[in-house]
Amino acid sequence: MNQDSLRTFLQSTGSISAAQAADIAQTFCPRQLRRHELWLRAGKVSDEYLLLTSGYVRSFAYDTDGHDVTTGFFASGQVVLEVSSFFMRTPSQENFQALTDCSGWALSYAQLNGLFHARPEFREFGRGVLVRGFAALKTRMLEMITTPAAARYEHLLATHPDIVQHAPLKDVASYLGVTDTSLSRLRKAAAGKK
Amino acid sequence: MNQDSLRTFLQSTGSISAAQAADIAQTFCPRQLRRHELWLRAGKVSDEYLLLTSGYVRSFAYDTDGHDVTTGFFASGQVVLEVSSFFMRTPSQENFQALTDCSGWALSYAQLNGLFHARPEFREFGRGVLVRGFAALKTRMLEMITTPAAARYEHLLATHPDIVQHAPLKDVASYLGVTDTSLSRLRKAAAGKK
DNA sequence: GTTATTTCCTGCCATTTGGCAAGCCGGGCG
DNA sequence: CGCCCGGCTTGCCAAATGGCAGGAAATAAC
Repeated sequence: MNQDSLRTFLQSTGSISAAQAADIAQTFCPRQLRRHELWLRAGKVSDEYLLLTSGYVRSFAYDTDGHDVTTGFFASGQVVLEVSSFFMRTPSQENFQALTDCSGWALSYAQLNGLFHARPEFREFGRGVLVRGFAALKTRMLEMITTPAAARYEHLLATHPDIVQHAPLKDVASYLGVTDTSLSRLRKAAAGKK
Repeated sequence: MNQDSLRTFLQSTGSISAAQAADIAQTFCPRQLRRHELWLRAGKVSDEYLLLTSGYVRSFAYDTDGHDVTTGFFASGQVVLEVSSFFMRTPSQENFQALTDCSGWALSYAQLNGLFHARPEFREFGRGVLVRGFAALKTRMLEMITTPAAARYEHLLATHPDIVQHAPLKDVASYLGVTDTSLSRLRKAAAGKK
């Protein structure tokens, strides 16, 4: 398994040089997931920091009525991580599942802290991942409140068409905060006006 | 102005000793806000990391129709911060405004980085702030999707009664993702069933 | 003290969304 | 080939929510 994509990933933010990236990459372990495989089960403490290089993952939880609710999608080039469980060492409230066959590079909590301690550049990288994730979540939150469901769907389709393509409709629906029934109607309306 | 509350704050997570807290506290500057005063205006880059020791602050943005939407509330004991703008040095999309007279302790971006560099324990503290903020946002996000508006209001009332008390109804309403009209009805229904 | 202004409640009606159930369609399998 | 099953769509109706407007009450301004 070749580390090119991992190294590219590490250098993507600009805070890590090629030489450093090659070095840091040694600590990561290759990781494969098969379609439908559970990567993290709710109730467990997450101990894997995963850089996804191919495939799609979704995170989900159950609402008070027991309905499966998608909380996030992850595509290649992203870090798959339940921040709260991983960093606070608390049981995860969410499940993570592979939507397609996946591959990536993994790090344990101990390994990550080791790198953080030994390599200030990697610490910068880690902070960037956290901050960007935070920013993305805030943007999505704001969207949830300010824009109607139809616009949220249009936006998702425009920015992440691959996700809509690889995830079942019901998952996209619950991610958008509507039922699959409503999303189906929204799609119909969108197609009609086009 | 006395630094007791600041020191207590720094020690609250357990990663900073009393002596270190006293030392670190020297870098902070006292900061006052008057009711209705704007702390950060949308479009500006945030350069202030603010530990709030008294008072209430709210953050808000405008939706596509120009409506004022509350994105968050901050009470004493919390860090008032627009993560994305502060750490990524980008213009803020949100405004921050004091709901009441406030006081706290502030740090510039440069000062914060100085402390991060010089003091590993403070770095831990900072990561904790970020991670807890992230976790809180995720919880809120999940709530937005999984629980009805009435339950969200009940929950806010149960966990942060002080916020409901100090913020005008319309701000609470937009924070919950409903209109002030709807919130007014929800309150009536809640009162009736009690 | 009086006048403006803001905040909040309420009624009426339009729109959106959900729940349910039936139907359609395409893939896997005997 | 024919069957079954899961994913998606659609129609019908009920419930939740929004928009608007009027009015009461509290607050601020003069």
